[in-house]
Amino acid sequence: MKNITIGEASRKSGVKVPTIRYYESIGLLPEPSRSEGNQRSYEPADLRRLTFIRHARELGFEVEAIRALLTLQDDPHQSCASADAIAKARLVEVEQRIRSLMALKAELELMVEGCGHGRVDQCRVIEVLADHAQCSHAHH
Amino acid sequence: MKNITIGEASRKSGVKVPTIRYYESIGLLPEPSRSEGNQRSYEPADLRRLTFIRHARELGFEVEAIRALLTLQDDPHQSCASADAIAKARLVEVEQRIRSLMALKAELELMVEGCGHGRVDQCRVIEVLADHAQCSHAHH
DNA sequence: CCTACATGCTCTAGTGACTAGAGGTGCAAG
DNA sequence: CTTGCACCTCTAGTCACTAGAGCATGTAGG
Repeated sequence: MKNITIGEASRKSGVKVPTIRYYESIGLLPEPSRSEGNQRSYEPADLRRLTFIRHARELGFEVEAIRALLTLQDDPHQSCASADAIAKARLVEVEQRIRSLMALKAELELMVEGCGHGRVDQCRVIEVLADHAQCSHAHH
Repeated sequence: MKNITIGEASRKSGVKVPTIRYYESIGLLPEPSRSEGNQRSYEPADLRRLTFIRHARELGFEVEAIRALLTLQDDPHQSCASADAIAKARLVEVEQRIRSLMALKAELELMVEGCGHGRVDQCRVIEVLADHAQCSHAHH
């Protein structure tokens, strides 16, 4: 037997113990077999699935997207067009998010630079927030 | 009287009606006076405060940070050092988030490029997700 | 064999920042 | 007077966890 406990699975996959149980509860991870004392016992396949999930979450995929990707993975004869579509959609999201964060960064930099560390009534941080027209970059 | 209803305040500030009521409930916005028929009646100052909040939220400030900024704004004789610190902290966060999103973007692009649109067992999207070691960029 | 003590179990509730819906009231136009 | 929209309160749901209570189990040392 190379089955492992939930704690070990957590250490090896980098997913916290309560999160593993949560993934089971929402059906991302199959219910594992149990030890005599009712403790979860994970096989190598479960660990791979868990690592897949963690990696996908780190890449910002939503749980529903991961569910779809896992279904694809479970049937390797399917076309991978859906997987490709999911990844592409995520890529577009990420690119958009980067653009808006760059605009935001520019605006924050201006605010911070403009702050003369005096009193609030001369503070550019407060001023810019209060008056949207002072934004030099359209970010929305 | 230039007082306005919640719907008008919503249109002018760009904050949705239920969100305005939510801000009131958490104490970001003061309780406005009411009309005879118990409807909220907003003054220009409220509208300015609402616009301040919306702008700060768009810049990604958390509600607690906004609460602090509003307290500063309410007392314009204070030093603006705290406002500056809040903005700087947010700037650091944004810069970090941009860096990690760029790494992520690179990885997603590789995945999408590598997908030959064949079957799942040859799909790079699935493969990379399953085997973290294939990541070409350390993003975590 | 006993005792600590870490690890496991289930269950409920909380997080942030809203959003949705039910079920009712106010108000202006036709 | 009636239609219909905007407003009211209140509760519950969203996402992806996270925290905590109150127990059971597993393991290492004495």
